[in-house]
Amino acid sequence: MNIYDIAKLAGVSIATVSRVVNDSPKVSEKAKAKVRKVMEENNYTPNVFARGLGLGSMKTLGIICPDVADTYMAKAVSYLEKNLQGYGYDCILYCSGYDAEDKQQAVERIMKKQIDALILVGSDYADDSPNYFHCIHTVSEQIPVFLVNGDVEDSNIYCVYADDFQAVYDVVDELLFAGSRRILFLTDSFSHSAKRKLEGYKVALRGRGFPIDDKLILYADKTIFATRDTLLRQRSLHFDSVVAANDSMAVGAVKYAYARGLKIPEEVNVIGYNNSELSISCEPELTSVDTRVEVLCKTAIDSVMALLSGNEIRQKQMVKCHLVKRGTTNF
Amino acid sequence: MNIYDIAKLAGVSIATVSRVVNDSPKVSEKAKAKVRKVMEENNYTPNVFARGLGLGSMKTLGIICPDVADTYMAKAVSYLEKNLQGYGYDCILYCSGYDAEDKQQAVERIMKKQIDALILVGSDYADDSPNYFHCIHTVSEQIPVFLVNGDVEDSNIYCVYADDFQAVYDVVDELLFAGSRRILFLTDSFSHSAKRKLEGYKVALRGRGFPIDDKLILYADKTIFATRDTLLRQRSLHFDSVVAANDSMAVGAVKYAYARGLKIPEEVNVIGYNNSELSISCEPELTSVDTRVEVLCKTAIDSVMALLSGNEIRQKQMVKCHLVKRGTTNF
DNA sequence: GTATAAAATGTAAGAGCTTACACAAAACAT
DNA sequence: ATGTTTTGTGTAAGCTCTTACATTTTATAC
Repeated sequence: MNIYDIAKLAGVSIATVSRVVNDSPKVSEKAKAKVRKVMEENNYTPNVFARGLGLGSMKTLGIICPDVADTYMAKAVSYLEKNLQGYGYDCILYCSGYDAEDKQQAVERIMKKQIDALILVGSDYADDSPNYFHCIHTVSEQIPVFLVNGDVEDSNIYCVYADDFQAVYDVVDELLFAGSRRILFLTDSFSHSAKRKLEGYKVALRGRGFPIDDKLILYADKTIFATRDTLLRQRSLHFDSVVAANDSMAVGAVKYAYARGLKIPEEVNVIGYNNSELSISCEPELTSVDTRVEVLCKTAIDSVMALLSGNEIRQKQMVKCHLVKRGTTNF
Repeated sequence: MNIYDIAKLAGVSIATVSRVVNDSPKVSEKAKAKVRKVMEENNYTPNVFARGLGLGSMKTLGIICPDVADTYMAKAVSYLEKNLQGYGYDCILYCSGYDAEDKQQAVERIMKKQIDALILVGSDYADDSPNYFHCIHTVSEQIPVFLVNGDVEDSNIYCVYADDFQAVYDVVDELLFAGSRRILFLTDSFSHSAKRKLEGYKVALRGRGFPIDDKLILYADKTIFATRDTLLRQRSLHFDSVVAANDSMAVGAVKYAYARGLKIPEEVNVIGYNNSELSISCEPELTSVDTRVEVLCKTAIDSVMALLSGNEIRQKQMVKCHLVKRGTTNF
């Protein structure tokens, strides 16, 4: 069942059928109705490939994220997909893994799909290879490229990210104000976002005239147990607060406190990041920074749609975070 | 840059170029090398639409899941996507929502994309509309339809699911053996999988000659707090074990125990389901049923690939679960 | 060196749509 | 009633590939 069949059955030309399909204004109501009826009756769906060929686009966006199994990215992908539907766009999803080389491969592969725009979720560039960067840049000359919670210095690649600097700054400042003196900063990566957080940490300390102790900046694997164990191994490390770059690591810190018999929040404050379900599952419940994924994603969608309509947008956009206070802090 | 340009540059016909692209055996090594070189140099990528038109397929699968933000589905989608890559298939992802009508719409929309097969993740049919069922059935006459952790009575629709019956049966039996007498079954849905679990619960009780108390079968919303609050509201309900249909609800039960001052596992045993990150984040850590999503997904992939190659497979497949014992139980 | 088979290549006809352009019909002005 | 717009419709070319079939080239047998 193709456009010719419909045309024949409706007694019109294929051009008219095509116009009806594309909702062109220059078709008489009569013809429109007739064609629609025939299409309905025969359950006709225009072939996407042929349409794509003719139109040069299939209304499809590419989404690449390192791992949808990660709660944060899953949330983002979910939001993006659901809301892109409203604009008539579909999403091809690739899970690239975290490796720069794999990310690059994913980009190259997805580009063969004639997508209209590319959205990179949680892809940071700080630690990525120049090759990868070059690859993305090349893509950005063909279609809009947008980073959700990423950051690049490239006038052609657009991004939105959480104001991690301010979020951590505020938290650390508040901790200091509340009397905390040895604040541990816990992270798993060297991404732009991690750097922003670390910067917030440092500036807040300096702001109140406290020195920065490098031993209090700790890297570990991003799992609850790995974090706990890393902390347990730091025999001589003392701290009265933990600011983690994500909730898993924060829960790891909570587990550490259990293991050491430290009271939370009396002896240790713990602050998580992302405000995921983890933050309410542990005990006490985690105080956590909410990066407002929905706002990030909404910004992304609006921006990409703007770009696709040929409008200009700001290259970088930032979204304020929001601290959700719960039981692991006493301020 | 299209196939004609490449053909001209390589000094061959478009047919030869096409054959090289499709790795046809009937091209001389010499020609193959020449064409490949030209393609490389010019960074040529065949147009998917045109290929799709010619081949009638673009090596794309559709994946529909109610919500990728759900850890369980996210895990599944992640696994599916990553492993499908190896077969040269890409995935179009739709997040349908849980409503039967929305699911149906998602199916109808995704079917316009000329996908080669449809994978439904976590879509159960027990509570779904006949309309939806009919819709899926129609689709299954055109392309393979496969349910991951779903179940249907339709010889044309294939599925794989966890052996929830046995898993719950075993757990309940073990609890009874360990002396538990009032086991609460906690679920949020009436899905096939929920029914299988409930059946396991009932059969295990009967198996040891205990009566089934309907008050001990409780429905609540699938969030930690909703579950906790629902339990708190059941003033006169007594139980010494909780078997939950997912980890969120199990954590809700743990929170309930905190609120009531009940010791876990001394006064209440709690068993979760899915063995998600939640199960290790709470305290004590949850004993939880692992449904082995990777095995489910691997089965799905193998099956769909078999179907796409025209092979026959069993309509239903089942995967054994695995109980991970942790701190919330004392057996 | 010819006949025959096998391998490589090319030609041309689709695949199903969009759309510029040409043309016809209807609407409007005079 | 005639000429001029406006509106609706159709024709045909084009989008980029695949592939059956025809043709040429090369290899193999005798």
